[in-house]
Amino acid sequence: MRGLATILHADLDSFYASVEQRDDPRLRGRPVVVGGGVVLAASYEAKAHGVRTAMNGRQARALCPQAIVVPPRMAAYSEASRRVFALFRDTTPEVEGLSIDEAFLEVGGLARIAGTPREIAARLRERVAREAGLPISVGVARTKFLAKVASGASKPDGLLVVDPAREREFLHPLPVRSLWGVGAVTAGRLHEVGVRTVADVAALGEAALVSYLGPAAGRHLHALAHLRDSCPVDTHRTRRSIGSQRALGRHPRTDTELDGILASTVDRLARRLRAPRGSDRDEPDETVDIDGPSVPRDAGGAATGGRVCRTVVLRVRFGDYARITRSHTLPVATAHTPTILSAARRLLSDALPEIHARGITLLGLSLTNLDRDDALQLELPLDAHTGPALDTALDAVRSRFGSASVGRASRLGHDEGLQVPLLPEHE
DNA sequence: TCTGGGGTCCTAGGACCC
DNA sequence: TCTGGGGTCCTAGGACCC
Repeated sequence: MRGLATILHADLDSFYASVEQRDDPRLRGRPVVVGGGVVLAASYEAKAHGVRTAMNGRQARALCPQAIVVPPRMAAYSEASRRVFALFRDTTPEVEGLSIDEAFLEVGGLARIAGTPREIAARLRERVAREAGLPISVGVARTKFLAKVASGASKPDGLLVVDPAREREFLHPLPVRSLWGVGAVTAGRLHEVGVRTVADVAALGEAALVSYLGPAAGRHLHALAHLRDSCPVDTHRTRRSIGSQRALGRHPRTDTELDGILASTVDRLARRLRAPRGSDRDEPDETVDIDGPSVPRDAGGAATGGRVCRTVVLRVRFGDYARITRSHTLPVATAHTPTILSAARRLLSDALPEIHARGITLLGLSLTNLDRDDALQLELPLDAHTGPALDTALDAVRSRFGSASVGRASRLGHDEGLQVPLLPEHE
């Protein structure tokens, strides 16, 4: 006895393309490609012609000239994702989001109220179709990895339950690429030693795998091939980094242009950093609401628990498409735009000689070493930074948080207003 | 295959400390 | 003066995923 199949992997099919077909009836039943330069998503009608995600747009049009190409609408996809995730959480509180369009759900313990995992999965698929208007595939298995492989095998618009007694016959014939963590490079390395299927990996022995692939990857693959994957569904995963990048094409850029791109990137990222968690993917919203009669409407009175970062990473791709990263770790974590910008500027100016010599085709920035901000942030419109509006809002904060002292206000981004840290009570 | 954008995790070397 | 081992942090790069 090795346990029951109680983990669902739910994965929306061709997510962006399905949202487009849902919202525009003329696209239904027809090949749809989202994204112009590069394929971000392709409907199943387009996939039938060989179009794949991440494929270059020109190649996609050659394969499927009748495809309808639509620009991405990220806001619509985020909204669709929120609706689907609400259905996930209505199914079970134990939801682990993996990306905008997929999640694991633990449904063990729901048997008496909700039925078998197969029944729960079937009902979830119906609800997502009816209430969100989107096709979704669900795999059910004893482990997360097998559930994910199962949902992939069931696509499109499918449901597949892996019987715990038949896991080996399900998994072992599959190619090594189906193992989590095996991409082009690792598959190539395995092919060199004659390993092509999961069964071949299982026959290999952990020591051999470790010698080919290193300790972490070797042990990981050995465990997966032997059906061991004990990671439980993790409801509390938090984001480790946020980033933004821009492809720049091939023509030369002036230093001033690069600095402008860097500054707008920092501004966007710092805003996301300060935004309440929950406005961003599936993390719980921890906004502390201090709205009340004592806070005037135009003071925008809500204190939000944002995040801070400590490490700033600059990403550059040169004219020959080789990539580098340069990073700097700050002495204290911050979400302060000017602090992050000056660190980013130092990194960029150190990289400029090489950029001048080799050209640049991409500029990006990541903020990592994230932590939650200890101090609550009170955000006010800029015109309320002095005078009665601010005093009223600060009074509301003091009465709400007792003796917590209110720190000095500082400006946020261009038009966002003020950030007022609430310092922990002195002991 | 002439090239998007957003992420995660692992490895390895050097600095520094005990 | 030379030497050992262990641990943490920072930086850079790479593989992989959707």
